[in-house]
Amino acid sequence: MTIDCKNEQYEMGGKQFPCSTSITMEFIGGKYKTVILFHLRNAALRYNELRKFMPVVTERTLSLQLKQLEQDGLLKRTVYTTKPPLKVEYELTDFGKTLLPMLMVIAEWGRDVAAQKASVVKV
Amino acid sequence: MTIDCKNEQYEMGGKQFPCSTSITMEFIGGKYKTVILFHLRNAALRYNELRKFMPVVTERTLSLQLKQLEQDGLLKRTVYTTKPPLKVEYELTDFGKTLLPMLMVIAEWGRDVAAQKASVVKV
DNA sequence: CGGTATCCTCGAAGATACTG
DNA sequence: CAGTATCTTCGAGGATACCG
Repeated sequence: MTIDCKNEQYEMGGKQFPCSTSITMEFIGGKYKTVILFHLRNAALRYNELRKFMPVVTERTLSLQLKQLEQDGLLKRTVYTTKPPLKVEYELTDFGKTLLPMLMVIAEWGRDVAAQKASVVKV
Repeated sequence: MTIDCKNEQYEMGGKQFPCSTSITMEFIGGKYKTVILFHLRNAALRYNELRKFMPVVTERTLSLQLKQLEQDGLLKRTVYTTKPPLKVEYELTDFGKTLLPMLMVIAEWGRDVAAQKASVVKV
């Protein structure tokens, strides 16, 4: 049961992490979180604009993932009108922007793999 | 239902991906996959050596994640003895090694965040 | 427009025990 | 030593409908 631990263990918010990489994954590990963050890389976007970028994701799921990203301090939600039609924009916070170099590397690796193993369906 | 798609959509293995980042996450998105890959960054390791690095993970889960990583071509499993005690080593394949630069960035971001938000439990 | 509410499915991960 | 077998739990994500 008790096993020697040869390296760091972290604790954050009551959870245990066996490696600093798992800390990172706690933030970006949601199925579509990297997609959202990546599309916000150089512009604020509205809810429906994000939807158009990821049509396979349901409204509910997108909504939940946005909420988590907001709670984690990675993005900021701003409401621009108080009466319908609402305009809500999402954008990266300064903390969220620290993810950008990593997101670029993640996107590039995926592109390379896609070039060999996947097919581009729409452009 | 049909929404215009403003960017690439990928298909791989019968699944749809809305972004190249989600292709990457398909490979490394498992809860402990990055941890395994990171610890294999410069050395082959045996099953129990990997366990010691990640004591919070159950045997079953470790076993499953290793199997998936092997199926995805990211790591290679080698059995060195045919009779007990068995010696089995896991190491990165050439394809798996293409992940290393990204893993380093992921680990570094996690370390930076941990320095601010987490506490190191054991060393 | 930008979401919630409700209900449901399904797979990831855990607990525990056992094996070649 | 390096797993597998079973059973269970838990939560992410999906489907659909509705709301301010």
